[in-house]
Amino acid sequence: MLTFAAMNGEERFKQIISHSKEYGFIFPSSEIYDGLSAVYDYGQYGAELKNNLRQYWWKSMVQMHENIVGIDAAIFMHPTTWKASGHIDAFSDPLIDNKDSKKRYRADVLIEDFIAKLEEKQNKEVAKARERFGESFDESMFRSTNPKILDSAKLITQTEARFKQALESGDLADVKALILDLGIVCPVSGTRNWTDVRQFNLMFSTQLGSVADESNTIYLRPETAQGIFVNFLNVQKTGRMKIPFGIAQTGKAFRNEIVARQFIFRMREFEQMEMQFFVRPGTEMEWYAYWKEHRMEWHRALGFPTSDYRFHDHLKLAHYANAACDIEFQFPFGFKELEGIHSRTDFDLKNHELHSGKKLQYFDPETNQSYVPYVVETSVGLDRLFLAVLSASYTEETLEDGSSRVVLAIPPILAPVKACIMPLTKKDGLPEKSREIFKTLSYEFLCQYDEKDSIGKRYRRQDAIGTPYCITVDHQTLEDGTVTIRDRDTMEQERIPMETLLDKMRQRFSWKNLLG
RNA sequence: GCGAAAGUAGCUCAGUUGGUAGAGCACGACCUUGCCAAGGUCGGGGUCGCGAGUUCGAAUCUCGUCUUUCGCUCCA
Repeated sequence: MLTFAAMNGEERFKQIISHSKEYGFIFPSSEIYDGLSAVYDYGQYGAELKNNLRQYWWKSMVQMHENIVGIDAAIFMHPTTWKASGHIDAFSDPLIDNKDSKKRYRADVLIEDFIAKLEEKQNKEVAKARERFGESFDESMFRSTNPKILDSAKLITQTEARFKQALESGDLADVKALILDLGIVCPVSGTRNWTDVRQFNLMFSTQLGSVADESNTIYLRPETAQGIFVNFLNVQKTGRMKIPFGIAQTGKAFRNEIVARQFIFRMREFEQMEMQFFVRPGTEMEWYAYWKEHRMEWHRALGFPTSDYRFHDHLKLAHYANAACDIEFQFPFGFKELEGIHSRTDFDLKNHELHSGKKLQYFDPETNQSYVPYVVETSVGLDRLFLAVLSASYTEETLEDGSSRVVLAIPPILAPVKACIMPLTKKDGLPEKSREIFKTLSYEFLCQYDEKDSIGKRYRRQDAIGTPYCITVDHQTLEDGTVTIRDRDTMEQERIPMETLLDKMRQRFSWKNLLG
């Protein structure tokens, strides 16, 4: 059998996917109905791990920074929000595929290119005529009388009108008909073998209230950032925040991705952990550099190989940014974006000022000036972080006796279950004693109790879900009050008095280990 | 959306030229045992992704469809 270490990325990825399913980390959504494309549910252990990762982020951002506070904005937002943010214009395209070349085009671009070609032809006609008539050539007269140009101009006007009408009424069939009528061919294959036109709006829409009226259309937020921007003044004023300060938020966002793939890496419903840091204009690059380093350190504190992380600086910047980079992680399928750090300038706040008519400015007592702050954003995909931790912790070990074990070497504080308490046998009062310990520990830590199967088997079961400690109760426990505590990573056992157990666990499962 | 591959028990997979579905592991009960995947006995669990078609008869052949993985395309 192929060992995990010897597998290629794709095989390792598959292994991790089945492990997550088999051990209750992640299930396909609505699986009994064949699942739903690119939507997944977190199972009993997945939910714990995800919660712990979210806590790790929240504690490090909000709890450990006196100038960062957290909010929880609604998923529904006023529709104008998305006009201001640019999502309504930038997130919607009519697309069409050529069946022969398999190339995909934006229908509007195809039609615009066609019109541009017609105009080019007209200009050639005009240029030819100018040569012929010389000095006396009257271009506007020529254009308004030449039958070729008149036809072409008429076609352009008709095409533009028809296209505009089709888009506005959402008549995509007519957009296709228009492309066919115009005889537009694929630049690659040269054929007219087109698929239907489909409108890809990356934002999900729904109706507020019961009336399906256009004006009631609202969107499921495609990013959590806007919930922070619209609350900028609320938080600044009520929290008496002084620049520089940050607002953090975790929550679901929704994007109707054309291609949503790679397990939980790109989902249609996903969770972001974002922090928007408001700074004085002109200082944004310092803060950008600060957060870039700070966020990288946060990831590296998890203890996985440093070589699994790298920066990817954006050369082509989005419309709102003046600097941007990704922290990439080496997933089984290659280096991919895990977190984005963007210097968003004052783009968002300015646009919200514009669309809302409300001033979104900060009076800086140090400079005695009012200004729209600049923003440096850090944005992690929680699901991607989850996948990163899962794939980095999954290991298969071959033991000295030749047997093998699967271990999720999750940082202890993040592990779904912290300890499993097991009686060595099911008799002689050992289960009762174990349950007693289980109850005591459960006030502070998520624990399990297991008395089924041999002790070795129970250890392996806990290894597979990443439980750092196994606490075994044996006959000696009844005599002298000691238990053995077995470590997930070293497999070593230590016999300790029950009284020190809680302290030991508090130490091992302290957030300080990660945040310090 | 296109192309390729795949879908049979919780997981990994067998299943011959079409003839009423199997293994290992896992799961449950009991017996034996007691510190790193022990053994035994018994048991639960699948309308073979779904829907049509061909056939006396379909997990198997044909078509459609859904889902997943990979590639293309796209990516604030």
